[in-house]
Amino acid sequence: MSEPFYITTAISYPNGRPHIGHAYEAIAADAIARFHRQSGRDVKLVTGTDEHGLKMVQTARDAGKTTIELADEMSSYFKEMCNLLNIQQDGFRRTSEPAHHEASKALWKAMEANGDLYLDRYEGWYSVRDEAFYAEDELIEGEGGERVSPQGTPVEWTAEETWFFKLSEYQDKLLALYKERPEFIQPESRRNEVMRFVEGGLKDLSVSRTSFDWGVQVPGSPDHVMYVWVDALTTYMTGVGYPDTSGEFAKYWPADIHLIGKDIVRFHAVYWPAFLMSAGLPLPKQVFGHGFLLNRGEKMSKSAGNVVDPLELAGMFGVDQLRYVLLADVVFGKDGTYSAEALVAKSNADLANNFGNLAQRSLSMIAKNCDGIVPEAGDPTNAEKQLLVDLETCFNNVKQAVTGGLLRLDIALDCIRERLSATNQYFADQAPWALRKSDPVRAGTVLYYTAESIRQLAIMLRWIMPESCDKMLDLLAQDKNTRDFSYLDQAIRSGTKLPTPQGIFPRLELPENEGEC
RNA sequence: CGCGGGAUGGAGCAGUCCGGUAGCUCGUCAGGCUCAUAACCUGAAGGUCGUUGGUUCAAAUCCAACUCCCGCAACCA
Repeated sequence: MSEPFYITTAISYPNGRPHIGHAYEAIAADAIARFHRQSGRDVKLVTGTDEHGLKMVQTARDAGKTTIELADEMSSYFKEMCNLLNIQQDGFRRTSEPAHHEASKALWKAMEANGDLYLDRYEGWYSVRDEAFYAEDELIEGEGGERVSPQGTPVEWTAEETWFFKLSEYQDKLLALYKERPEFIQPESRRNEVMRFVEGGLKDLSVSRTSFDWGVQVPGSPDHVMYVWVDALTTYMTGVGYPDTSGEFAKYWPADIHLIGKDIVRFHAVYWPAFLMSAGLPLPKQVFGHGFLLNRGEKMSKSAGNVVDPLELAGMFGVDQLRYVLLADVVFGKDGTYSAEALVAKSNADLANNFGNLAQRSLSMIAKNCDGIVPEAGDPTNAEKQLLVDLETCFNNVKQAVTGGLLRLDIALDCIRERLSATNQYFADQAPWALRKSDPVRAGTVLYYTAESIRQLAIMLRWIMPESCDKMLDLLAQDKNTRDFSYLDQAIRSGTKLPTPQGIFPRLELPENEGEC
């Protein structure tokens, strides 16, 4: 049985349609998952929607819908996004499902059994709209001189009965965890932030609410629902069958990677491991907080009106193009910028000109001059030997970049792009169109090695651009089940009959009315 | 003294942890090729690596101070 690999995306809060940030995370997670599948591992990718909490209730009310109607609708958009972006998920979990409620209750009971939950009163300035308590010194003076929250929303002194989790008791254990397992939180900058936060002291965490009932009911306290993060995080285990700890859970848990945005690192790197320690469950191997995508350097927001619909971009420029550019053009882990212009420029340069054109120019020579049959590989010169050695080195670098703990997908893609360039260079240096007349055998050799390089590069890029690379491999008449990394060294066969070559990466153009925003 | 990120040729970015000839993509200019998706190949121009000071034989990289920009409040990965 092959080695399991379990990766999750964050569970999206669906009180709006998915935006480019959701798409970015899903694409990255999917690419990583596909990389491991191509490496022969038994991969599971879980994503989903986190549907509880007061905001969902309010949004639904404002829209004149029931909460579950809104959740159904919004959740479907996220699911649709996954389908359209070719996210090969093995579980789309919704926190409103009964199975998830069971999982959350099981985790709760385990924490309770460990003595980490207690009922107390919580008093403070509470903003209903923010769903949060504020300290005295956080409040500011409103227009009429009254106290308001830092966001300007009204607050009132509230005393609420609430369950607490003894987070304060986990400070030392968490710090020990970060120290012993530096890879637990990555990248480095996020790790430093979390460590500093925890070193500053941890207060017990309020983990239930009585002000609304849209959530998972607290076992034994019917008028309490769980704090959304308690149940949201549990989704990662719901996805592999918890509370049943045999079967899938035994196989896939603990998760290899929780891929999340940098804004929710605290919940994943502090609360989540504390909950799991309390429940006596194994901790995930890594929490990776990626950066944000900025729209032309500006943070995007619904209020600023610069939110981009990922599906619109994908529709305009192509799913694989979008996947490639987002992962190639942003240093993984850091914030990055994107724009339609950058997408078009990068896609044209790397995909249409470099990769697509390489295939087109070489395969069309095979079609025209060799009756579409892969020619004999004559004796390789140093140029061909170097080509193969460099491809091997390239794949090793790709593997290192993706699996080395830092998830530097951008570096991986840079290595591959360099090889594409080098292959174009090789092709131009050898000039098979000239050899065709002077030394046809040698011309065949050049075409053979070019085709072989394209084959390997298509395999190396398939986890990023599954559809396009499969088309490319179809053009090389490669069997569907010979497209994993283990086939990199199974060279293409001379004598293979190839179909008529077709362009795979068209040159993109910016729509004309795209100028102003 | 709230926390954090950033400042590198025209644009966008690597490189900074582990000091040692400043790198990539795009753009520009000049050539080449004609197999190819007006693509591909070669060469060139263009940078006091935010400022000042320090450590060092040597600093984009380490240390100190400073300036400017952006997040940390909201919908939100």
